[in-house]
Amino acid sequence: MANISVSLPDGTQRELKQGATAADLALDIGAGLAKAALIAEVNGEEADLNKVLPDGAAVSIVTGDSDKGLETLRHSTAHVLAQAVLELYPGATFAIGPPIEHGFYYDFAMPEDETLTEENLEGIEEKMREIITADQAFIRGEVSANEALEIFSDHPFKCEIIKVADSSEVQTPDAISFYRNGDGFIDLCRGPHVPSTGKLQHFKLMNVAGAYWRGNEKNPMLQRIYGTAWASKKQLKDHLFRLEEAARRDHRKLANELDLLSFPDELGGGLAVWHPKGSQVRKLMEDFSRQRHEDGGYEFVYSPHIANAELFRTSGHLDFYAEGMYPPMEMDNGEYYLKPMNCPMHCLIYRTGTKSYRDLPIRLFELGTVYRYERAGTLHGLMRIRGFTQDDAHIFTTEEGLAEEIAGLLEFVISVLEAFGFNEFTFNLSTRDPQKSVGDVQMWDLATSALEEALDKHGLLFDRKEGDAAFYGPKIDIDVSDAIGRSWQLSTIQLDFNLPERFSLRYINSSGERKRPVMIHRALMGSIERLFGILLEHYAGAFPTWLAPIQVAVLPVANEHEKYAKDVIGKLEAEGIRCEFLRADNPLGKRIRDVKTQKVPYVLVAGGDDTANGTVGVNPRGSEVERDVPLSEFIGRLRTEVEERL
RNA sequence: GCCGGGUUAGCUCAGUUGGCAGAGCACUUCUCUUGUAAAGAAGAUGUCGUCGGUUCGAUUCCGACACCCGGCUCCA
Repeated sequence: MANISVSLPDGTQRELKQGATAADLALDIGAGLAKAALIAEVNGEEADLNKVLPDGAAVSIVTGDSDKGLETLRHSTAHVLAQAVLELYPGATFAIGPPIEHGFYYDFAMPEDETLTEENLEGIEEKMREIITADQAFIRGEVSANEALEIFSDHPFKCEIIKVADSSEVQTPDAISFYRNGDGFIDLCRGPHVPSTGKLQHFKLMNVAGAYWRGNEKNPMLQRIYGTAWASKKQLKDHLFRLEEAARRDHRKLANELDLLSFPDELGGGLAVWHPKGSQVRKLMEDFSRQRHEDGGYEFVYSPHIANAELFRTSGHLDFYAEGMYPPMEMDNGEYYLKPMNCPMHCLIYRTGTKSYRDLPIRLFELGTVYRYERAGTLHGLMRIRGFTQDDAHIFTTEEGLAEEIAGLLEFVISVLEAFGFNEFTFNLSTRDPQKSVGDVQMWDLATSALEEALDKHGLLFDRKEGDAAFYGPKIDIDVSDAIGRSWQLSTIQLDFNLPERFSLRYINSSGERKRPVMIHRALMGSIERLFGILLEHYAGAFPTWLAPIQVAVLPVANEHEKYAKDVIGKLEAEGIRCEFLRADNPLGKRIRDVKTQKVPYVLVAGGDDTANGTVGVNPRGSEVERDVPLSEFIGRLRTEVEERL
C-alpha cells in the first residue's frame, strides 16, 4: 500500500499509510498524544480527528492545552447540554450554543408552561454525564439546505439559522454541515468536534439566564444555560476556586462587612449612603485627586445638580440621551433635569468673558455628581449606579496645542492610577465612524493623530478600535488589570468638536480672529463610587495604609495599661494617624481577631513592658508580630508608608 | 426594560405541609484582667420587604409593587 507523508509543526516529516486519519497520526506520534488529542489542524484548517489526511499536508494535533482545543471541548460540551435538555424536556427547542470564555452556553425555548430554573441543572448535568459515559462518537454530515430544513422542521430557530445565507453556522451556501451523536441527537454545526463525548469529563453547569434571540430585545426571550468546561479536573477546580475568590472579594459583601456603605431599600435602586468608614476612604481618594489636579494646572469649579431643560437642549443631551436621564421636574418657569453630565455647565463657565489664545489651555475640574437613569435590571452595586461622582475635567485648547495637551494628560492619568496600586494598563484608541459623526474630517484626522502621537510618544502600545468613537470626537480609553487579573475600564480622554459648536465657544487667536477651541473631556477615576468598588475588590478589603479608614488599633493588655494605651493614641493622632482603641473587656486574642477581621493595617498591643519602656507590640496585617518597638520608631515607619502610599 | 431566582433579628442563615418564629455572630449587663485571630454567664432583639386578596386565621397560598441576585439588552 502506498504511503503518504505529512509534516508536523516542529518541521519533521512522518510517513503514514494511505488513508490514515489525524487520529492515526496522533497515535503514531505517541499514546499520550492520542489520548489527549481533540481535533487536528490540517493545512491551517481545523478538522475532526477522523479526517483522512492528504499527502503532503501540514498537520498539528490540537489538545486541551491550547485555546483552540479548549474552545472545541466547550463547543462539544454545549452540544451535549442541548442533547440532555432536549431528551429531558420534550417540546423544548434549541437555538445556539457557542463556546465562550471559560465555558459555553446554550439557548433554549421551553415548551409552554415550563421554565428552567437552577434546580433543574443538577438533573441536566446528570443526563449529560450519562451521555459522556456512553462515549458517543460525534459524526459529521452534510446535507442541502432543504434537507436541513426538513431535519429541523420542529426547531424554528435552527430553520432561521439555515435560512440566513451568511450564517457562520453554515459552511457553504449549498451544503449545511451537522453533527450527530447517540441515538439521533443532531445539531447544525460547522465543527469540528472532539471525537466522542467521553472526552468531555470536566464541566459544570453554572446558571440559568434569560437571553434575547439573536441578542435583540425585540426578539423573544430564550432561556440560556451557562456552563464551564476544562481539559482537566485540576483546571476545572482552579476555575471554580477563582470564582470563589472573586466572590470573596465582592465589593457589595465587603462594603457591608467592613461597614463602608449601604444601599437601603427606601433610598431606591442604585443609590447608596456612605457610612463614616467608607466616607473616610472616599474622602482620601477625593483629596488625593484634588491635590493632583491642583498640582496639574487645573482650576476648580462647582456646578448645580439640576438645570433647566434649555441647557440640555443646547448641549444636545435631550436629543441623544433623554432615555438615560431622570424624568423632568416641572417648575415655575419650565422643566428642570438632574444633570447626567457636567460638561454643559463647564461650557457655560468657559463662555463667560472673552478668551484669548494666551489663556488656553483652560482646564476646569470638578468632582461632579451626576444622575443617570440606568435601567432597573442593569444596576450592580457600586459598579453601575444611578448617582455617582466623576473626577471630571474639561480642557479647552487650541488645535495647535492639542497634541501637547494629550501627551501631558496621558502621563498624568498613569501617575494617578499607579497610586491606586495598578500597574498594568491597556490603551484603546477609538476612531471615527463615518456613518455617525459630526465635525469635518480634517479635524477628526488632526485629532486622531494627536491622540496617536501622544500614545507613541510615551511608547504605549494600544489597540485601534475603528469606528468606535462617539459621534463628537475620537477618544482614548484606559483599562487597568486588578489583583486577580480582571480588567476594568477606568479612564477616558475624549475629544469633542460638538459642544464648542453648540455653545458657540470661542477664543481670539494671535491674528485677532475668533476661533473655536477644541474641548477634551477626561475622567481618570471615572466614577469615584465605581473606582471605590474596584479598589475594594482589588485590595480584597485590605486598603493600603494611606487609604485605610482605621490605620492603627491600640489594645491595652489589661485595664491597668489603658492609660498608657491612650497616651499612645494621643501621640498617633497628633501625627494625623487614624486610630481605634479597644478596651480590655475581652481577652486580647479576641480583640485582635475583631480588628483583624476589619482588616486594620496595624494592631498595637500595649502591656506592662511597653508602659515601662515607651514601646509597643506591633502586629501588622500580613506579617510577623514584633515586640518592644519604640513608639517613635513605629510612627516613623508608618509615616513613610503613608507618604509613599505603600 | 426583559427572563429566572430571591427578601425571616444589626449580620449570616434555618423554619413553619396556614395556628401570633429559631440558631450562630453582633448587641446589653455582670464576672474574668488577659502579651498576639473566638473567656464565662445572663438578657434584650422581629410589622417574617410593602400593599391588597383568599381564609375562622396568612410570615406561609394568590396578585401587584419595591428592592436584591444571575444573565440579556443598554451604558453619553
